[in-house]
Amino acid sequence: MPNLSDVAKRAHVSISTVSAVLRGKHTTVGITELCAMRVRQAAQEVGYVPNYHARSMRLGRAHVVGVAMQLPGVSETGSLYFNGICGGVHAAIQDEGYNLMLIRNAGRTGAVDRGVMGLRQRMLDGLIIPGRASNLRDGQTLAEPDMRELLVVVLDPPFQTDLPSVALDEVAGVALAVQHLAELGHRRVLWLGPDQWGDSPTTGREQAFITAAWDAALQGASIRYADRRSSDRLANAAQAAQAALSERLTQDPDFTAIVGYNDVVAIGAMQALQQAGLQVPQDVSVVGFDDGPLAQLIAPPLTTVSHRLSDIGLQAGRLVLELITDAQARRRPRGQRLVVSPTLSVRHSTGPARPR
Amino acid sequence: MPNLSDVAKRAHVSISTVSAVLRGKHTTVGITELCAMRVRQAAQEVGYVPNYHARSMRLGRAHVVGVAMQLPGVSETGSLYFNGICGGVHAAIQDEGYNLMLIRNAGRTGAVDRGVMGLRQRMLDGLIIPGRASNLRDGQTLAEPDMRELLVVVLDPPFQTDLPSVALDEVAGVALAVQHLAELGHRRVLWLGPDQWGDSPTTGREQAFITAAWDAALQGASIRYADRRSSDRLANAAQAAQAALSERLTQDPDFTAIVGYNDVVAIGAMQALQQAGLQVPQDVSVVGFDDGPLAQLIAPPLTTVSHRLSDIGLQAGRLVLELITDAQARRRPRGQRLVVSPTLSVRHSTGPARPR
DNA sequence: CTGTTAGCGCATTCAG
DNA sequence: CTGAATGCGCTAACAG
Repeated sequence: MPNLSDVAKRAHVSISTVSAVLRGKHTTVGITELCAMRVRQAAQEVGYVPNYHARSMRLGRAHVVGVAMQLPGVSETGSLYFNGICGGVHAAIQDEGYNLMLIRNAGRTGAVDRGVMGLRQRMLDGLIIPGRASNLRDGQTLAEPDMRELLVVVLDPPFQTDLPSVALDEVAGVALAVQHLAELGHRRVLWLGPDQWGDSPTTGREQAFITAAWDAALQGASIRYADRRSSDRLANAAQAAQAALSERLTQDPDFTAIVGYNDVVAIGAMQALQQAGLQVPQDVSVVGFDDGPLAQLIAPPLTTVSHRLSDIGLQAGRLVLELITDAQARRRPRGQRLVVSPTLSVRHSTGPARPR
Repeated sequence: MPNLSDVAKRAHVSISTVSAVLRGKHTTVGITELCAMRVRQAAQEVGYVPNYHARSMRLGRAHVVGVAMQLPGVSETGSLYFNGICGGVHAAIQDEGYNLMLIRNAGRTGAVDRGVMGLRQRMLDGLIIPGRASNLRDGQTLAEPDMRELLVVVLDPPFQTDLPSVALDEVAGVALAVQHLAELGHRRVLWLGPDQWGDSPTTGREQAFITAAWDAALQGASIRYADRRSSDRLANAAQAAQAALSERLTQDPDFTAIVGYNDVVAIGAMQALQQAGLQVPQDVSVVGFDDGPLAQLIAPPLTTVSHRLSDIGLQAGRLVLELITDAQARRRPRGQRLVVSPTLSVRHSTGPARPR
């Protein structure tokens, strides 16, 4: 592999001249255009490519951002989630010449810890941690003192944190769904979701739903099913939801609409309704949450809150870049939080409330 | 950030001693265990972490493998595909201390070209290219002379190549499906798939199907629909397949089983059949290809050929590692090809052929 | 058994 | 306007 000195020899100039020309600094320093041409020519001829490591060492910058992903086995929900996030992050950093490293859990070492290790080694300039997906409780290293020096951004942090973060406005998303149903004349709505996530007694999403329903003067109830990490396999989650709702449907339904914790739950709900001989959306409207690929594929196509994962990733990527380049930004108040607003994808699983 | 010299000072030894101890070479060189302890202690105290770039420069190894992914927009099929692949690759390389870099297309530069760039810069030790997903035709750089020096492994190459590759045994997969149907007594089978992929007049998968059917003494026909990259959105692909089959179903069906190009196509087929009043699997059996998350979720659960993406990734990762570490392996006959055997996930979309 | 020395390839300062 | 000199942090060969 040719280096600067090879190019210099071939162009009959010194190494620093080559460096200056190739970095485009020749105008500032004042190098003959003729000479610059010769240098470029020579570089071309020997097939010169700058050595990444030497460059990074000198510049003190890796030009790499890591995304930590804790995937227990072959997760299906995870695939979609991470690809959305990574797409956004990449879109944000590619133009600045940054690259994306995937940090996964390996053996007993969690993805977060591995990411922090990468940061310490200076292999990474910044690290993005999806709060929900990467098991933060395993991230021992996050608590260590020198963390203040390290650049970490958390996505959808499931708890209070000092770290800068980007989150989906879950409250706004749920409100969108509730408002949509209210406008369609629904008065009694059902929540269908897992009983807990992590250690909160109920999901934040459900809390948001209840509040939104309350504010819209809707009545209703919640069906909560046990979610022992089963949500990892889509089919299991759908079945859990379906079973939970089916049980309820042995009585007459006292609601005209259902909001599901996510798309998969909503699909399970639709299956339960159909089994009970109820039509969607004529008898009962169903709203999902996530706007994954399933939403469009299912019959009828699902009305669902769009997560805009790639927007979250994009914001996170931009934030990391800003924090890397702008030393000042680092000193800003801890715990700065960016919020991304969701949208509602209205499709055919919702319709006017059936008059009772 | 502390460096070797800081540790050396604190331990009152020389830099090379510290290096030797920390690399575990102290026994070979012959360093007092007492001294080694002191060094480790000192390293701990100052919070020493080796600098990745300096190390890599010296060692001439990046300890990073790239995976090129060409994703047009937000691809849904791609998500599953790449996560499967990346999971396998990561599993193969993590134990050897290698990391995984995601190389996406950026602007007008394809993922493959960016990956090759990374290789040249020595940012990457090896590159894995999913042949089908990353638009190899855009990979101009792959043809350049110095490519022989660069370490590239192609997954499922859609054409003949000199590059080492790992591929799913598509022929075996299709044969599995055909054999399964033959055993169930089916005599007339239908192929449903896109009309072309890249520039071959029909997909290799279809060719394999026809041959397998021929060998099993089955009769049948092919329905080919136009696939203008529409397969990128699952819903579109499903609809194209559904439409194509529905048209055929205006006549009486002259088959008792359908094999779809992939799961999504199979799902489209099931929808078309159901609309035509045909039951799956009582009237017609349906087999898919991919074993994606949809296969289990749909009703009835789909019998499908399991791609084992993560196995492909695993093999590819191992191959890359072998090629990196074993210089000899590099000189092996060009175009070495590893093959991964698929399996058939038998579920409920297939049953005995309806007697006619 | 330990310390000194010599680069790896690059960017930059400072003389010429 | 150009080139020689310096050091980033690390490893490995070689003296001491």
